[in-house]
Amino acid sequence: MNIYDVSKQAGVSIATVSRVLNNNPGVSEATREKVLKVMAQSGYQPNAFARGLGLNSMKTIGLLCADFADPFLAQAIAYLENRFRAEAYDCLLCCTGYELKDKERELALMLTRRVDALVFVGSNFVSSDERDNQYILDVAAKLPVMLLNGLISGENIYSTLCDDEQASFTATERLLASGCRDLLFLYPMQTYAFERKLSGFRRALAGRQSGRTLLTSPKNAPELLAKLWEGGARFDGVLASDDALAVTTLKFAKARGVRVPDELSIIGYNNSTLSRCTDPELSSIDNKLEALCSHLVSTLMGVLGGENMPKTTIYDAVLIERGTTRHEEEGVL
Amino acid sequence: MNIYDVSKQAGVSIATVSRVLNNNPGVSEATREKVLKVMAQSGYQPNAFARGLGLNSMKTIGLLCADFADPFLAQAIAYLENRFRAEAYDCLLCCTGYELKDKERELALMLTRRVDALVFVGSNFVSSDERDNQYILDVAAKLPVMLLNGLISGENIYSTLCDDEQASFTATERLLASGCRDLLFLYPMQTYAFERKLSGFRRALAGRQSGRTLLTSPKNAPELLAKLWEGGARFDGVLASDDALAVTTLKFAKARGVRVPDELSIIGYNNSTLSRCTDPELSSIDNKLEALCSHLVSTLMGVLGGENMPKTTIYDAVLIERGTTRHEEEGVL
DNA sequence: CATTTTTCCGGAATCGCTTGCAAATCCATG
DNA sequence: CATGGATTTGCAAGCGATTCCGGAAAAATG
Repeated sequence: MNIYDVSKQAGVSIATVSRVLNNNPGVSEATREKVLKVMAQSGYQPNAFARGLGLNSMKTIGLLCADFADPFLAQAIAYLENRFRAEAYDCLLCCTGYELKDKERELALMLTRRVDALVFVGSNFVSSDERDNQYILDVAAKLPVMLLNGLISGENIYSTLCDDEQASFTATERLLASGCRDLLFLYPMQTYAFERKLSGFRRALAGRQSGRTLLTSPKNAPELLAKLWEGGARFDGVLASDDALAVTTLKFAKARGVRVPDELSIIGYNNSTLSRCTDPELSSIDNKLEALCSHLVSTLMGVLGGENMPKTTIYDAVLIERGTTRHEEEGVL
Repeated sequence: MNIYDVSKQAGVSIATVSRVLNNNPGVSEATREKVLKVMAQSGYQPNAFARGLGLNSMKTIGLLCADFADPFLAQAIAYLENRFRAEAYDCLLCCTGYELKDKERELALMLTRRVDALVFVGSNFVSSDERDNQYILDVAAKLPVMLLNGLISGENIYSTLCDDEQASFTATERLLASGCRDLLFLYPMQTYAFERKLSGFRRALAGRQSGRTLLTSPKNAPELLAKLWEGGARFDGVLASDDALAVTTLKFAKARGVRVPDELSIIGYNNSTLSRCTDPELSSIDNKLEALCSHLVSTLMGVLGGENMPKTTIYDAVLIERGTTRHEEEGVL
């Protein structure tokens, strides 16, 4: 069943059928209804490939994400997909992994599909080493590129993120105010977002004792924390730049008999589902993921519509206090 | 840059270029290399829409899933996407929500895109009320349908699942063996998988005291559990058909001062990330998700290749014991 | 009623690729 | 060297839509 069959049954030309299909003007109400009736009766569905060929677009957005199993990223994709669907766009998903080479390879494959735009979901796509971001600049020459939780300035690149530096600063100050003396900052990799968080942590500590920092994946964290502890290092406040790391830290503390939050305060990041599964529940920084995603989609729709859109949008994050931080009143004894 | 440009630059016809592009036979090594060189130099990328139009396929699989934010489903998608990509198929995502009407609507939209096959990720797509499954039978008339964790028999429908009935039976027996007397079964909705789990629970209890069952979403669970408890009901063993429900139960127990696992044993389901975030860690039933996903993809590849494939494949689940169940030795005091 | 303007519709080109079929070229054999 | 078959190659017809452009019909105008 194609457009010719419909046109024949309705006794009109395919041009008219096409016009009806696209709600284009220049077709009388009578024939419009006649065509619509035939389409409904025959269950006709236009061929997306043919349409794509003519319009050079299939209304599809490519979503790149390092690891869909990461609850934070999955949540982001969930929000994005919802918003894109509301705008009649479909999403092509690609889990790239964390290796640069893999990312580049998968990206090339996605370009083959002629998507209308690309969304890089998660800060792990932008590195603090600028050379590693070249592949994003390159691809932006071909289609609009949206960054969620990353920032790169360049033609055709739009960044939506929250102010991680400030959030990290505030959280660190909060730890200090509640009486913590020895702070530890945990982060899983060197990407834009984590560098910013680290920077906020350092800023809050300026002029005070210097905090410790530890670069580790959630998987290796237990071992590294243990090594640190056995080496005699002590800490009474941990800012984890990822909820998974915070969970790990909490388990570490429990295993050692360190009371949380009395002897050790922990703040996580992303305010993910994980943060409500632990006991005590994790205090965590909420980076307004839904708002970020919604804004990203709106911006992209504007860009695709030819409008002039802001290149960078920064939201504020907020600290959600739960059970792994002390209240200020009881903080400094 | 299209196929004509390439053919001109290489001094051959577009038919030859196409043959090179598709690794088709009937082109001499010399011209093949000549064409490949031009393609490489010019950075030519075939137009996927045109190819799709000609072949009536763009090598794309539609993935339907009720909720990406559910860690179990997200993990499934992650596995599937990986395997499909390895087979050179892309994945179109669609988050449908749990309402039948929404599912049908989104499904129709996805069909518009002319995907090669559909994968229904999660048991929530098949209902125990057969009428509600009609939409799946209908769509299977148009393209292959794969069910992950669901079972429907019908032309062109392939089911991959694990033996939830047996797993549930085993887990229940395990609870009984460790000394539990009053069992509670929690499940969030009436779908195929949950009904099977319930059935296993009931089978293990046959001839003994009848266990309690509670149908509730994770969100409402705290309230309903509290109501139950305040009504005087007691239970010392909970089989939750979903890790999220198990987490909720654990939190409920902690809030009431009920010791886990001494006074209350809990077994979750899916062996998801959540199960390792709680304290104590959740005992949970591992349903071999990766194996299921891998098998599903292999089967689909066979189907698309015209091979005759098994319609139903059932794996065994295994109980992973962690901290919310007692060891048998210490169980019956 | 003639003329202009507007509305409505169809013919046909176009998008870029695949593929069946026929023509051309090649090589080996009698 | 002629002939047959195998190997390469090109022509051209789809695939199913969109859309420009021109003509016919209808409406508005004089």
